[in-house]
Amino acid sequence: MGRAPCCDRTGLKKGPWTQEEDEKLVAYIKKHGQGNWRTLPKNADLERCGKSCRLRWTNYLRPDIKRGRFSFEEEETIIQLHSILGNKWSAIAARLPGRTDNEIKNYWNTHIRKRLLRMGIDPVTHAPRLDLLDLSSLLKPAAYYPTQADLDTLRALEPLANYPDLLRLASTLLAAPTTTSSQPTTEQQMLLPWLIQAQMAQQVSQAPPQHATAADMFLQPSSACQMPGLVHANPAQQLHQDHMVPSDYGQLPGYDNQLELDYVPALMQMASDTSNLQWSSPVTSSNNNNNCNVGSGVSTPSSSPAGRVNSASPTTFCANASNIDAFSADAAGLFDMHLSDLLDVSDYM
DNA sequence: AACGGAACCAACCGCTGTTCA
DNA sequence: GTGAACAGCGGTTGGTTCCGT
Repeated sequence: MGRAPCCDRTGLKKGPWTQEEDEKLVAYIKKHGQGNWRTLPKNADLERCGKSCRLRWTNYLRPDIKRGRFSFEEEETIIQLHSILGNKWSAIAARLPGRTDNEIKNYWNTHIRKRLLRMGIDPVTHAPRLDLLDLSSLLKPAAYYPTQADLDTLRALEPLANYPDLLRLASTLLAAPTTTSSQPTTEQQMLLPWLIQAQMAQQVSQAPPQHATAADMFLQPSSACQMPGLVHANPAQQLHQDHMVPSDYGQLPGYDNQLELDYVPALMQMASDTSNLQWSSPVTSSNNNNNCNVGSGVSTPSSSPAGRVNSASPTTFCANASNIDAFSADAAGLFDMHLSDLLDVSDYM
């Protein structure tokens, strides 16, 4: 192996193709077909290497290439296929007639990838990412000084870590762009304090000292300082200060000292009312494939080159678009998938 | 109008897998 | 069995265009 690049020979032209070169290449292939790319340049009187000719033909000159912007359906298909196949651009292109792998790859990197990131979705795993949501920047806290009420809240919310779906959804909804302005939607206003508290509870739950409760951890100043993503424990107040919440908004859920975990189904109901979300049970959320998950939902492919099967914990919520805005339509396109019905990808599994 | 940064995309690079002498 | 030739793939580059200041 380790063969020298075919364009290293002197005298071969590189860079953009001229119209004359294109015409020569097209005329030759029309007459002789796609044959030996190595001998083609010489036979077609082109000062190019065969590899360059092949790329030019397959990516640009081929008559069946569809040019122009990607349609919404094409974009959705790319996202769905990428969630299963990963960066297998040629495999994705094979299922999008008229589109080349290079074109899809470019479109992914310049459009889709950025949009997913903006939505708080990891473009590699297709899973919403809490760590991409910079809550501290939203709230601009000066420091975190937990009050006794905060600690009580944390104690009550610690079991929320058992609701990863809830956390992901809240994160996604909060990361969503609002339709007309930078002002958060009412749903976002309600979700934000919930997510903050749940996120804190999850962090505590994921890496607690052996015998420390969540609240105990926050009693340690050094621990509090080291917790990533910690924000002021009263986001409602902070939101109010930042003019993100109307002054008459009232008491936000989660800041009642008598907070109970039955807020969780209430939040699920709220989210469901907002976007027809369907929840998997918290008990089975990380493994359950029965709901809208592997085979019929978003998968989380490995970024490794081989075997893009669902190895990581999959995203386990999905949505049906109905009375939702542009973001929600996008999200629904991402999450409401029935790939097994549409595509035969078994050869890549 | 001029400039600079961002966005876009065609083309290149380097690697892997396959074929064949 | 070996290695060169080749096709194909994914990642990256760099030139061009767009857009805001």
